[in-house]
Amino acid sequence: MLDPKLLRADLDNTVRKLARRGITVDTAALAAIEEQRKRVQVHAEQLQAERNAKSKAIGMAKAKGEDASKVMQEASTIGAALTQAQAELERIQTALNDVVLGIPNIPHESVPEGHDERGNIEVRRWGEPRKFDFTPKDHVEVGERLGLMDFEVAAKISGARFVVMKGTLARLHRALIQFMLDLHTRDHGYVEVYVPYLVNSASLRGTGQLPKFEADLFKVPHESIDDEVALKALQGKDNDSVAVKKIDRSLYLIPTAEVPVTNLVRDVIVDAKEMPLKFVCHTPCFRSEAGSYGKDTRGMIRQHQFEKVELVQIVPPRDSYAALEALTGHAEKILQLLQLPYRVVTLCAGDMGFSAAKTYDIEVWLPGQNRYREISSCSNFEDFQARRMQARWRNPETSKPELAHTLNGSGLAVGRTLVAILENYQQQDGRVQVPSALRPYVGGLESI
RNA sequence: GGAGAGAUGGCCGAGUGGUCGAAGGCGCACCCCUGCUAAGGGUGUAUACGUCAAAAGCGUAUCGAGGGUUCAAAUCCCUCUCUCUCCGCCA
Repeated sequence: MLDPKLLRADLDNTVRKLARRGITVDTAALAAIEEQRKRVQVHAEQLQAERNAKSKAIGMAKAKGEDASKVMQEASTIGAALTQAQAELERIQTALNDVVLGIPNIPHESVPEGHDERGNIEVRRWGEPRKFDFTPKDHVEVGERLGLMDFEVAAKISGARFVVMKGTLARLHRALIQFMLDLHTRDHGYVEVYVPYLVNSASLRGTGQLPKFEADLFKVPHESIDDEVALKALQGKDNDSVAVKKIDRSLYLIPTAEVPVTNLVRDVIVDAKEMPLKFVCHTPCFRSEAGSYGKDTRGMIRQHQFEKVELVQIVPPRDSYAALEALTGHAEKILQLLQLPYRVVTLCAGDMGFSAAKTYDIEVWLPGQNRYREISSCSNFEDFQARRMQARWRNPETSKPELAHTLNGSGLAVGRTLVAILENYQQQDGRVQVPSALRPYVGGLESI
């Protein structure tokens, strides 16, 4: 969420910066509703102040044993106007809030111009794509030839965009997770966390997936009151004051560990001494992939369910861009140790995610596709998520709570890392070499 | 699943309708005293929002959440959530 002050005091400038993302904001409408809000809020608060003053006077009069009936009479006349003003204010604020929650983050100045991925800028490459003396196969062929990867049985069990892996391949997949977690905890100073895979809507609002991107999520319906309880409540004493309605307690499968992990600090004021907070977390991720029909339908690149090791940092604002560089480096280190060629690109303004102020994508070389494919996305959200979730820290310089900055990045997407290994380490005989860094995690196995 | 008890400021804890944003304590900050530790004394110590160019000031809201009663709710009523204890069940 953007600072509402920017939309009030610096609207034109803010809208200009947002235009870089290719979005337009109806400034006239926004300014109009904001003007309305101001008028109604001032009015409502005046009425409240008036009522409070009279109530206080009644209290004082009664304490002294004086007759307060006249003031009580006056006070009671305020009620109706106040109720009306408050209702109007609430309506306006809801409308305003809906607009503001739908506005993406402002791109950082260093973010390049561009409307889509063609505007992204490569910042560095690492490693040389291997020269094959045979035509390299894609990971589907490699995996199926080994008899260890099965999309058909997954489709029978669940449907499209799922996979079943077996034997040494399943083990290699698991080994990657251990390898990544070990590196980030041992060498990069992250604290491992285990978190829920089902989260509530408040958490998703905090990181920015809701309200705008519900279609991308798997929702698990859940209501809190059953008919029996509701009936009992209705038969209770104060029938007229009972407001029984089913409360939607639906949960969502996490699309990334970013959601539960970043929300660890929702409504928290972090002690400056504990900063920066650095968490690493392995979870499965679930994405509906609505709107990606026909895209990456083959193989493990785009699945409804995949494993990911996620890096999350909560830092003081002035450190966040240095932290983004460091975090990106931590993700790159995995690929370097696995000897997988990759490149890093800065996403242009039009290609960035909703909540991000700046994003680096790491793209790994896939011989089967003869191109680089995203394997990690590392972003600085500045205070955009922090404002939504009220994640703060106490700034020692001001001793006041201030919004923290949040960052995250994949370190790495496990399924795609496995894909990269299968494609880059394949042999002509169909076997796949195990990268030496991984061998300790698979009992010394050299190939599968 | 059944029975019960709770939820108040950074922490502990008082407060059952009215000058309560909330006593007291702890902690923290600053000051005083004290020849440097300990002890003692004083002062201060929530957050958000609005108004304002900004600050000050003023106003509004917040005692788990939502709703209700009332001129007035931390306090009364209803619903929900969460925590704890006991029983049952369970990986």
